[in-house]
Amino acid sequence: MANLSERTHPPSPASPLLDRLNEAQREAVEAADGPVLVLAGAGTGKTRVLTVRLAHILATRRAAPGQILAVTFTNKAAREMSGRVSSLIGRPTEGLWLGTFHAVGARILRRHAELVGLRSNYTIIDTDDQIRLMRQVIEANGIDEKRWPARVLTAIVSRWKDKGWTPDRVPAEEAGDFAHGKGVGLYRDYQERLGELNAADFGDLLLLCLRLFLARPDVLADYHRRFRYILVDEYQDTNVAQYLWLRLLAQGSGNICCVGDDDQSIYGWRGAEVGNILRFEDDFPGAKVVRLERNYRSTPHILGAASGLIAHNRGRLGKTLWTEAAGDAMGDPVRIESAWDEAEEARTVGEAIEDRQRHGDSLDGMAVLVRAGYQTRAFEERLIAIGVPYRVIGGLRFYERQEIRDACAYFRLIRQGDDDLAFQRIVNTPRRGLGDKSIQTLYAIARGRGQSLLSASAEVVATDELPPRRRAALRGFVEAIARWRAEASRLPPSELAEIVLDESGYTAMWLADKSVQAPGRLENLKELARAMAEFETLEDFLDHVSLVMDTETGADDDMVNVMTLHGAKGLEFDTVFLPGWEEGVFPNQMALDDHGAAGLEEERRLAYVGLTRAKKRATVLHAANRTVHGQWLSNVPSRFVDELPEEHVERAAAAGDGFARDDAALWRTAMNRPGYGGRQGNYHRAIEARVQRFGDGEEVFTPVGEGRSTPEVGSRVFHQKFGYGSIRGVDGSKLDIAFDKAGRKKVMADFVEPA
DNA sequence: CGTATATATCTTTTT
DNA sequence: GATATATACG
Repeated sequence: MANLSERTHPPSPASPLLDRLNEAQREAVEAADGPVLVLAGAGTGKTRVLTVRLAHILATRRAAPGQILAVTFTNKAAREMSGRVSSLIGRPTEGLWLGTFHAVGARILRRHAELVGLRSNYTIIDTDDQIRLMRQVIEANGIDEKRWPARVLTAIVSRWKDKGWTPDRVPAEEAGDFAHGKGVGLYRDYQERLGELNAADFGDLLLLCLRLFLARPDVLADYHRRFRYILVDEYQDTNVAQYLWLRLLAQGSGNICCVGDDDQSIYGWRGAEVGNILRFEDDFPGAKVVRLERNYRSTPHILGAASGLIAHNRGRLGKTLWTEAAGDAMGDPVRIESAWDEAEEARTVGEAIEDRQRHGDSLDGMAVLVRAGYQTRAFEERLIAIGVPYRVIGGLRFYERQEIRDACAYFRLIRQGDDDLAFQRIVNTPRRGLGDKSIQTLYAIARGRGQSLLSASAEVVATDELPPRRRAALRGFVEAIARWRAEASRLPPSELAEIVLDESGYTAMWLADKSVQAPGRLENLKELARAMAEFETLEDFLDHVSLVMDTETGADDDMVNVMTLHGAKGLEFDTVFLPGWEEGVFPNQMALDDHGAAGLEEERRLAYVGLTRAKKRATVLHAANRTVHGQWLSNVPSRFVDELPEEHVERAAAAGDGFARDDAALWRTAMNRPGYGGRQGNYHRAIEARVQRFGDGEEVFTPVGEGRSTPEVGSRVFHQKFGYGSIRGVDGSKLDIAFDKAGRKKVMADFVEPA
């Protein structure tokens, strides 16, 4: 492997790797040793610097692949880096420690699980299982889960973990008012349960690493010797736990290079601290700071629009992006289009896409970037209607599909019998006659004996604690798991999967299901088995599924890309469509409510990220009306639209969005006045205000299900299922109705409409 | 126990 | 409008 003594030799001066770099980029690449911070504006060749730097370290024999740690934020970025490095060095990047923070953390943890109270076959649980487990903990504490929802506490605990706080480290004043201050205790119980299940959640993958490094300096020293060079992508998005993790690891060689852009920090809601980037020089004394300001991606018009927008933010490090082109090469101004509703918005985009196609543009080079997942729907419908192929990136991840989670629960339980969450998921899927009652009994027995559900089951089948029929069903299940576990040791994962899915009756369950989704689910299960063929062990596969695998739909085909703005970070397209630039949608109302001015700035950075994805053309759109949760809302154009400098934009002829521009401005003032502030509830009030404003009069705006006329005893109503009837009593939002055909029922007022 | 119907909640963004 | 959970009934 690499001869370390070569580090003392000067690197070969004329490496062809450096040829295509500008001066600043080269500086960032060549400063291999010591701490380096690269402040890289959008489109300035950030990824190039990172990949060339990595290749350069290898080419100059400073380190062997196994001595380099490269962490990214997303799997997409990791794949991208891996691909580009291997094409630079002309061979696969074997041995490199390259992956997301979480994937690398999981890998480290597998090797030392015993030192932090886990076994090396521990299970990584996802958000859904986190919430399930938290719900059980909350209920076990006699707290009403409806008043204090598990999903809320799970989110709070995740933020605590982002900050590196274990239960004993949560500051008293941060303990919060969840269940009257019981949050921290619940957090502690939750961790205890995780330990019993031999499981870790996403946050633990970092937190337990920290605990490991602090408790075992010898282990840390080992990694210090191992990692001679550390590279970090998207440094502005690291949270405190990740920052501490990096700092501990970097103490060894001191060779750490972080690349980031404070203007693209868009994960504050997930605990990211822009402060990390601002503090870099304090944390790593003598750090070299390199700024990349020359943009190679976008036309002057696009760059001008984006720069003008982001200039509205305070508290930036401040960069001035520039590009060489000018004059005729200004490109097209950013186009702004108004639409009546989301359908028209989608139609406008669809037509523009077809227009570009006629100009010979590839679909791959076009993207629709939305603020939130639900917005993709209108575009999907439209693109299907006009027959334009598209892919939705990052919508529902592969692992989040029901059938995949079920299948994986089987594998999890086979590998690791303490995984009660997996047990509960599949013990009665497909139906085996083990319903809620049986599971409750079983759960009580298991908890009483301090056992996992599976091992308790193995014993219970020999007793009369369950009625005979249930006992037999449970025995069948327990024996099957034991059988599969025996097979797991001698069969490759994909063959095991076939056996398990077949013998369990899981495949048969979907074959018998005649819903429209069933064939798709079976197809996904096949896809799962195919994917498994690439793995040697069940363990590797399950890690891959929960940490890496996402829906990679036909990367080779020429398709329009539809994705969220968050998902688009790090990508670029010739033509970018940015729909939904409306107050409340973008900037998102919840972001404003929960985080005020800081939330607004993060939204603006998101808008900046969106615009700077475009190389040649960008179109911003806003609709006057939109359905959210099946309810019509009227929206005013986003303030971001007005913040785009006039000289870089071009407004499409007014399509009649129903808004005078000063009307829009008036609206924003009204919605942002102090009395309107506050925390929760503002969102709904804002929505109500918007509904009311246009709710009367014009029929288009009449909100569905929003009874203009209050229900009165005696009035006639219509119900989707029960048909016509008359109201006999009103109790708040509940109505007592005598239906003509269905008889007397209590129904929520939302479910009926005036007849 | 399973099924069908009724209601609640969801939609911010991801590992 | 879609999906998870709650409830009633068979």
